[in-house]
Amino acid sequence: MSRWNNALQTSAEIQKLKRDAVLREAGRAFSERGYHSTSLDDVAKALGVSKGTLYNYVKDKQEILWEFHRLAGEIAEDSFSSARAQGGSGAEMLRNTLKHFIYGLTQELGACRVLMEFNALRPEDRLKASKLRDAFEQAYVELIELGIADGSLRAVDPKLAIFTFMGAINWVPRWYSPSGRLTPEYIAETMTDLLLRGLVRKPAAPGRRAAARKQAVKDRR
Amino acid sequence: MSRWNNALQTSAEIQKLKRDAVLREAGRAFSERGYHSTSLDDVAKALGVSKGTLYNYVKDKQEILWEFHRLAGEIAEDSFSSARAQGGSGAEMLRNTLKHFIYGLTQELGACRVLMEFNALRPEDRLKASKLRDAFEQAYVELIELGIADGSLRAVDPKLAIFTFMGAINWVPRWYSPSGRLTPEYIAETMTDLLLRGLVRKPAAPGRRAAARKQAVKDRR
Amino acid sequence: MSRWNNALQTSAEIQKLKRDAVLREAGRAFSERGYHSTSLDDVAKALGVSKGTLYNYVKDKQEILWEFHRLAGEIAEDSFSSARAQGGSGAEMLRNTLKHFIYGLTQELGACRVLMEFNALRPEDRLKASKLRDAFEQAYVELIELGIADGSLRAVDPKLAIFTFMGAINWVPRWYSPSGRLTPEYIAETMTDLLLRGLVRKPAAPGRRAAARKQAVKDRR
Amino acid sequence: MSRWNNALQTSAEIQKLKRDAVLREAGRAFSERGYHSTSLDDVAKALGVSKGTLYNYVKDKQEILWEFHRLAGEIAEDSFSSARAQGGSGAEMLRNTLKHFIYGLTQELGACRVLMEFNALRPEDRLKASKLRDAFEQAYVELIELGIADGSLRAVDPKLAIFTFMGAINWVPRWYSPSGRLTPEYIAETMTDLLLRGLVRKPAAPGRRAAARKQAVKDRR
DNA sequence: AATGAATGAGGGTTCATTCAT
DNA sequence: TATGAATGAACCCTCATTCAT
Repeated sequence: MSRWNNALQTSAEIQKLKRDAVLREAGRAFSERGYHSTSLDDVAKALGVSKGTLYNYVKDKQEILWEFHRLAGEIAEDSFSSARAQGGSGAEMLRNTLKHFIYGLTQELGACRVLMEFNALRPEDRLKASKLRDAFEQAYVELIELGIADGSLRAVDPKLAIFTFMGAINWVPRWYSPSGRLTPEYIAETMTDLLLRGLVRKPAAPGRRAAARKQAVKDRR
Repeated sequence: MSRWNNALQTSAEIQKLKRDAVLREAGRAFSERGYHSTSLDDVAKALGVSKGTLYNYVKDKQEILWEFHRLAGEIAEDSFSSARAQGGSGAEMLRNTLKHFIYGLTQELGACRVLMEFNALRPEDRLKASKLRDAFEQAYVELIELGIADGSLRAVDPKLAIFTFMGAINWVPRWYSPSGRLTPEYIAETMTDLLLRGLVRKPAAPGRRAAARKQAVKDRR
Repeated sequence: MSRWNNALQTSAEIQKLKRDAVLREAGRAFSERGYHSTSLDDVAKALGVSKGTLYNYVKDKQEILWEFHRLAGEIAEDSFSSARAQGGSGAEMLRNTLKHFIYGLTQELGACRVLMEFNALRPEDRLKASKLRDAFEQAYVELIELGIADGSLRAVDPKLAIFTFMGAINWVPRWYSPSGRLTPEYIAETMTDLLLRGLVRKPAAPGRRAAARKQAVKDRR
Repeated sequence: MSRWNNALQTSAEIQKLKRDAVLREAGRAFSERGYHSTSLDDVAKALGVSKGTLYNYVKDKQEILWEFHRLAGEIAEDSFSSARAQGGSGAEMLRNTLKHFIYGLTQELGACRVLMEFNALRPEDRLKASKLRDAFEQAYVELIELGIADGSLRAVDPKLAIFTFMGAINWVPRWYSPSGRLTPEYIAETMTDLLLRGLVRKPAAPGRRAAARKQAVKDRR
């Protein structure tokens, strides 16, 4: 039906591809040198186009930043909905959520340390990002309270636990490198385990841990 | 012997006080709005002086940023040396170090989320900060390996454990507020406990934890 | 073949024309009010563009200054190579060199008194300019020594002679005005004659001098 | 009559000594790094006093600059009046004037390349300096015309001759160093000779030149 | 007379953004 | 759609000058 075996994309598709390229390169550069130390000229040069061209694909520099926060929000949302779908005790749901979230951030956002740039968001986006974050923190808190209630978690200060988790997770982009020794799967599994051990009433079943470790070792290569 | 009960300070002392005021206000503003979004005019205005005056106390804007990184380095150093002085098993030393470090950051650096601004450091300072951080990470890794060797810690990937800890700790400035509910002592104690439970072979003795909790509750007020 | 009789220039040519306009206007302003007393705003305003636009054509203010020193260096180089190509006694080569140099400075650099601003050069350029100047002084010294050796020049202190010549020449931009009575040709011819009479063993042959004078008179108009 | 063998100076004398010290150091620094690249802080530091103190001795930075131009004007005036007092042909008076002037500039103003900073003078001083310079140039022109009239000088363009002389002379501060090989006496004698040979109808008497050279050799040590 | 802290004007430079081609 | 030239708003930093002590 379509010519060229669909290799020719619609102009809308091409537009999106180009926009993604802009975002990807910007994310890379922002992560490497920081948002403020990266000029759009740098991004354009890296893409081999002129600066003005970028404005065909993004409204302005701040929009690029917002895209990453938006994406992070989506990943967080996914992590919750998939964990809820799987069900289980509070501890189990918490574990699934964290694992999913860490994996998603690492896998999809790559080295996007951009998420730390918060003040550079335009006020309205900053507000949205704040609300998103608050909502997720609250969802986490509820998950922890649920775990405490069903006996799967120790009675801890949920707020502080969440802050601790979020810190560990948000720091990942600072040291994660796609080309490094640690794979997203290994990181997600091991870090989740590390974090949750401080919280669960009984440590995860030995069998499970062993399996996870084996997987990680396989991934590591 | 001295009049005014020494309330009258030498000019060198006054100079230092003023410099401290500059640093404090700058740190506050940087934490609030970010390093790049804060102009020295803002800082000066907040202090009720003119911009030029600031330059009597700091060399330039980047020096201010470096001061905070330098201070963080000192706190880290202290945390290690005091823990080493106290001695104990690898797990105990690790606990002491973390507690000291978290407490120091929270107490002395206040809300200094400035530590996240890394790219804004001048190249030479960035290098120094990098080296400092690497050295401390290495020292932590060695502590963990010691703990694993003496049986006080589980056999975990030391690098990943440290990254997790550092993330949690470095995130503190993002949510800590001196006027908030959580005191530095409580944070240091509880977060250390949370993080270490993922690592220690046997949980800390109940008595110890209970005491810590009691202390924290007292502090909370 | 080409339309508009090639009056339509390529964008690279336009670019160069604009850059030249910037340099010319800057040189004019610097000569008039001095390098430090001329802001780039002044230059931009005189060109009817905004200050930022200038940075499309020059890297910074100091680069403008350097351009003039570089150009002066080229003129000096030309003056030597063309004189060497013509050959003759030491006195003759010295005469040709000086004449060419004075003419070049006056004609091509116009009223560029900018050459006196030496301390404003960036250190690396100052070094380059120093080396250039030293090299040319040395070349002049050797020319004089050659002239002394071949008997065409009196035995004078070559250094002091060169300093004297250079002073007279470098002063030209201070009083030369393209719209004034004295033409570049006249200045070059007459000043060279004046300076060399202090040096040559025998005054130039009367015929030659007469011819030169006649030429100058013709030029003066 | 006076105690302390007059070693104790009146306060007015002390004041003048200090002012001279300020001017001397400023002149030194200005010559070395240029007027604009030298801050009053530099000058004060070199003198071991605070910046504010300088303002007890000079009105402002521009006054310092003017002092040097004023002094140069005085030296020029002296050179004329002493030459006129000695009398002689136009050529002889011109020679005496130039010699005196070069010697004075070198001897009294030392390495004061400051005289090149003209645009930094305050407008009123710039005007005064201009008038001074014009007056001296005119006086020189008249001297040359006198020499042409009395047959002691060739018929040259007086303006251009003067410009040439002034250039050579004003350049002296650029290369003269009090600690260098060339003494003020030698410079004054030799440069005057060099310059005048281009102008005089008959070269200076051999005996005279020989004497001058002998003196210079003695000075050179 | 000396200090040194404070000031405030001014200039160089960067860069996100716009727009005509 | 792509270009690249132009813009103008910021902002850092310097430094001559003033002034209270």
